[in-house]
Amino acid sequence: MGRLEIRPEEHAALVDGRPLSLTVRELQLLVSLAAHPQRIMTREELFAAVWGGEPRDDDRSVDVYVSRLRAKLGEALPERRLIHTHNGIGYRFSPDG
Amino acid sequence: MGRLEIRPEEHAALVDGRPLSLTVRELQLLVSLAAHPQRIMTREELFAAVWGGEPRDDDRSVDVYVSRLRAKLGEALPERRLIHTHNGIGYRFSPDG
DNA sequence: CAGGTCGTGAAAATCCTGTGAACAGCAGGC
DNA sequence: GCCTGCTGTTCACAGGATTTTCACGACCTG
Repeated sequence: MGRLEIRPEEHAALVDGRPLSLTVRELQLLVSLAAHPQRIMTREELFAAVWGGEPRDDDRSVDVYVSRLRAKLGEALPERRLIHTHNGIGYRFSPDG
Repeated sequence: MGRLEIRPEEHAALVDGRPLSLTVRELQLLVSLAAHPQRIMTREELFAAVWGGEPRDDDRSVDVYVSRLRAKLGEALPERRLIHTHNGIGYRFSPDG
């Protein structure tokens, strides 16, 4: 999928062949998002996939990690916006900006 | 691969032709790491390769030996950092610093 | 504009690593 | 046998990195 490669088995995500230095949670989140391109994923789905179980009502973990992921992706791929917010619902991963 | 040569059959590792004095375990670990350059290897993989079987949950053998290996490599090759830590996962061997 | 939702820096809590040191086992030399 | 030096194993602590939580301001929607 273009310049971003994700290899969950190797615990790695590459941009143009160079590895992003993601933490475990960041990578899990990226994997979960990228597993369903163009599909809007709710916070509950993402939380279940990365953290397991259900989030507290006021849990913001997903948001915080989306923010961190965007920061690191934005550094490596400034021209694209891969993760889109869907207000009131969740997030969507779009391989092509 | 540059100035470091590893000869598993001869139980030896050389830097600029001069042998490092590694113990058996240290050499095994170096061989295991260097067998997969740039690939992140989990503690489980490394433990299985060097010690065999699975590590106890709180086993730190791999860490201790990585530390010793780094010390000896660092003495012989001060300018490079060959073994990189990947927090929460394991270690990665990178021939070029 | 009001009310809910999001983005994000930063503090707090937790988890993970680096490494010195203590200890046991082993081989060789005397 | 006894001592010595070396290796491997384990523990403990300090420091570092990550994760979690909080707070405040911006943003969006009706």
